[in-house]
Amino acid sequence: MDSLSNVQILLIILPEDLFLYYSNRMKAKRVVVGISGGVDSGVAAYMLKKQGYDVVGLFMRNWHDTTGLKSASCTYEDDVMFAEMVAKKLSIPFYEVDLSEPYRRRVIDYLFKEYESGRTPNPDVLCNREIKFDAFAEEAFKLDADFVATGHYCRKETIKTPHGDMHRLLAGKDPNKDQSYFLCQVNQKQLSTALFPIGELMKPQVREIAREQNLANADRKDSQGICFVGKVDLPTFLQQQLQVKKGDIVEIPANSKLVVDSDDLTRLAAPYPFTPESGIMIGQHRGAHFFTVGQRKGINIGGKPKPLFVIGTDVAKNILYVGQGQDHPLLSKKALFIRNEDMHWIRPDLTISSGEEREYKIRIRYRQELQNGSLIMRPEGGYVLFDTPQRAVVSGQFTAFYLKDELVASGVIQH
RNA sequence: GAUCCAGUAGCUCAGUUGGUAGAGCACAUCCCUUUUAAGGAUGGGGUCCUGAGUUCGAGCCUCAGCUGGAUCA
Repeated sequence: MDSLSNVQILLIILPEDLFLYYSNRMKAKRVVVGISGGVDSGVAAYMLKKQGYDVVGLFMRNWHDTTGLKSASCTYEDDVMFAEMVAKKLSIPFYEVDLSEPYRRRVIDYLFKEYESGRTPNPDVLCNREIKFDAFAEEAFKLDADFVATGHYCRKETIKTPHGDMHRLLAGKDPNKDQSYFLCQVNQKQLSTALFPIGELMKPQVREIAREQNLANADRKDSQGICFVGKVDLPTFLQQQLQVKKGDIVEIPANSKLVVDSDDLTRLAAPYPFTPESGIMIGQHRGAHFFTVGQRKGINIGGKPKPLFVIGTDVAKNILYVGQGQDHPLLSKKALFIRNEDMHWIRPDLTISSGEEREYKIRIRYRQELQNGSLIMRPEGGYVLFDTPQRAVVSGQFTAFYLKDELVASGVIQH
């Protein structure tokens, strides 16, 4: 009430530009936007500016290496250049920060460790939790930020609940671009200061706005690959730290008796107990840890009527298990398991605990269509039971649980 | 030792009544995609085991040889 009347008074007695000056000084919250050089973050910055925020652009450099990069040259120079052009166009301050040390430690090291242990990590999910909404946010707060914004296609909404204010992480309005999945590991604290200015927009609108505002990157191609690292050939990239080790490729027939014929949740979720004896040796690979379940390319064995897919890896014995055809029963699983310590509730107030279960819309990889299933909590952890079997359930990847369009929880797939 | 069958793209094979070859898989590239994957499109590839014959013309017919497999002694 008080501030409102002040504004009214100012409105009466001050010329317009002075009014703007004072109202900004008094009201405008400061937002530090992670500007990457791409359209999305550029338009995000513009939207914030338009909404009257005190906007600061901050470019983060997280990666210096080009080993294993597919597109020959490092795009860093281009990225900063575009980021700077956008900042200039929008008349916002522009800074650059180097977070490659924490990025290496908290994202890349995790990536190598996971692959080494035969799992398939999702570095971009970690990047958001550990870097953009942690290390980067800290830098932003050093610049007196009230909020940290990114160009993610997702939305945030704050509601009042019996447990206090809760921040909801909602899917981006553009169903084709929704990136809420990548934020499935952030928490309430991180959300409290987060802003997603383009979450309500469709991608074509974002481009249109960029063009209208004459942003230099309006028609720039979307970035792909691991955030900050780029499009890499994984085996090549991993060979920096992981050794090439020849091992056997074992084909498991589709009529294998390993197929689970049971309704028991534990058994449905259990990893398939592959052994060399359960199939036949059909070739050699260069390291089981370079492969991921569901993978087709790179097995390098032909002569089969249907393509071979990886259906299991055993890094201890260095054996790659493969099966023929998309319809191979062991390529899919009806259930999966998440350890208690790997369960993460974005909405703590909606947590369910041992003995409880609930239905969700679920996805186990980015851009996967939401699947129907339920989460069943038991003392040892959470079991996810899907209505229909899921292709390539990959340990190390994240399961994201949605209620309608809200991402309420996530967890690392154990198996 | 004899008989039979096979030898065609990297692999598994198809090739009609003889007219200079195809499919699946593999592989490559591109598209899609801020994870891993998947998916879509396009493409590169073949002294048709060797030699000699028949024929206007042979992957397809004849003979010999080589190599694999099976069977019989």
